[in-house]
Amino acid sequence: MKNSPLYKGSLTTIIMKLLEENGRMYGYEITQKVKGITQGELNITEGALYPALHKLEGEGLLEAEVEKVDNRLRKYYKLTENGQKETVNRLTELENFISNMQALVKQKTNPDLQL
Amino acid sequence: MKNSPLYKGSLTTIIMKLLEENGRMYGYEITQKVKGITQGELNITEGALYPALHKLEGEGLLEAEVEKVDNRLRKYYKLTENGQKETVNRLTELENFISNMQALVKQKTNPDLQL
DNA sequence: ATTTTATGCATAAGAAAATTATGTATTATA
DNA sequence: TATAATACATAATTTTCTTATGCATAAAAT
Repeated sequence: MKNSPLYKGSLTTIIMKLLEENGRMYGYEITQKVKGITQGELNITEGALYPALHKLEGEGLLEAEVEKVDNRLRKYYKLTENGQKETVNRLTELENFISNMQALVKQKTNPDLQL
Repeated sequence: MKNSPLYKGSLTTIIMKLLEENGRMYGYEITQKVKGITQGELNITEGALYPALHKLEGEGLLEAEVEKVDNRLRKYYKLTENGQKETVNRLTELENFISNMQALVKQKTNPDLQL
């Protein structure tokens, strides 16, 4: 799964889902959470994460506030009201996508096929 | 699901899986098959499909032969030996990806959360 | 009779969303 | 004292789409 091109497109939905669950999180925390949930298999790179967060903020789906913890800056994000509504839509779409992918993949191979 | 950006990256795996199942298929047939399996929800565009097929052929994972059926050209593709091996890998990776996505999405929302 | 839809392939321009490589800074660990 | 972990950010490049266009034949609809 490392370096997998497969999750392209689903990153923003993952971010929003995690924020829905946890209320507010900062970027680094999100990467660690994803790593934890997927047992280290899915690693969000910073080059993907931060632009995604900025874009969601720009779209008014997230809002941010900076805090200093242990002399280190953290930028906490949470869903806006609009972001909460949109999270529902995106999760539905993602679940739909997953079930479509499963439908495409689940079919058993044909061992009698002459290739 | 129409115009969903979510399946980015998984198209080649879908193609290879369908070829593994069906032995050989031509491009248009693949688009129809995907549409059928997903009840019209996932529509592979030609601009995505043909470059993907050409790339897989260039990588030696597919081989093609042209046939004329009903006075129309069809370009049939099938997996090479290498392609068959690689299909196993990619399907494993895709299934792994799907279960990771489910792990990320399945978590119940927290209704007691103060946002 | 003619236009639209379906079948069938292909490519080019542009957009979206990643990867990879940097850069800065602090703290903890080896 | 160097490396790893924590924490943010951006730029260059690549990958992979969408959208638009082009060509051609056959079937269906107007």
